Amino acid sequence: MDASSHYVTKLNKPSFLKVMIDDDFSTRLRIPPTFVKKYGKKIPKKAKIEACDGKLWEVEVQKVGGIFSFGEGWGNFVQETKVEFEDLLRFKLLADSSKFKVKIYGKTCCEKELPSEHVHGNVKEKQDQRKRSWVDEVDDDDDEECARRKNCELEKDRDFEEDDVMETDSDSFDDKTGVLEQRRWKERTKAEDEQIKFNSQYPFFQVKLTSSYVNGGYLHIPKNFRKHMMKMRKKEQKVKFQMCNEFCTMGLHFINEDLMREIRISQGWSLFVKKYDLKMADLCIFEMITSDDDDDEVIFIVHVHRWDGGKSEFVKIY
DNA sequence: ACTCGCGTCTTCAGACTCCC
DNA sequence: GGGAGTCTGAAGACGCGAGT
Repeated sequence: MDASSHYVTKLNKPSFLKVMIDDDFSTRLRIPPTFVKKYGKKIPKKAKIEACDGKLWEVEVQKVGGIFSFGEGWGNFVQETKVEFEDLLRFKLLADSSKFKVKIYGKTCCEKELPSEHVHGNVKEKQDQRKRSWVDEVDDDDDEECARRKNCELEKDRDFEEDDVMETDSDSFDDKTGVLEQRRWKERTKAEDEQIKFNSQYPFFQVKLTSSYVNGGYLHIPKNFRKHMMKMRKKEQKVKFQMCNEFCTMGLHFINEDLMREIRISQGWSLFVKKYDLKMADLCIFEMITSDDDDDEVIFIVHVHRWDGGKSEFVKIY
């Protein structure tokens, strides 16, 4: 999930997500403004944070420049739970507003195990059982697979906590009407229907194949990826797709070139579709890398996932 | 009402096949 | 071998729906 995305739904047990990307995450944690706006009255000046093992930390809620943050005491929590940069934390405000329950997810997208001194008794056993249910099967190096599993895990969470989830965080967020929040929620749920978790150091985009893409001989480059294609405009307008260690050359078609209204992959695409027997509703991920030999040459590594009705999930086929 | 993104339809050009 | 007809892929135009 993007650290800057938001979503809102009906609420009775509000919660928010926070990714540890601020420089001062170890000493201070900003509470999302929209959360404060809606539930600020419920947040005590001295909040309690409860980890999954039941251990409690008391933190002071400070207001600096109109922004609410966890201040005094937050550092202890970070230190003792070994929260690291880029970890994702989920806070749920309990019904009596006495404390926040927190879950910690690491960069690998898996829920983190708390340091052993904080895990005890049945709680640890439950944690171990839960982890064994899927973590044992995960290769640590396989972030993509891990991410997919985490996605499923979060999906399960939503099954029984769907009404709880309020928003993920962005400190710059300032939606006065709530309309934006609703739209983002819609976008998010829609995206989850059609996308899978994928992490890469390279820019990438996901496309769900439609009948036009399968039969029409072209593929749209999504708008949010076009900035990465700008430099292609003045070049020979060819890119390479790599799949199964084979390369296919594709032509780019810039429609209404001056306005950059649309970019399609055209020449070679239909051949590619036939060669790999791509079908409607297949989910393709295009990872854009630059050739080692030639900085100007652009190669897309293509990953294809197909919906498996039996497993109710996308299964990687290429 | 306007803009933008995306999907579909139409047109065109090149490749291929068949027949004389 | 050359011309006519057909097929296929690429490119342009258009329409619809969602968002502003």
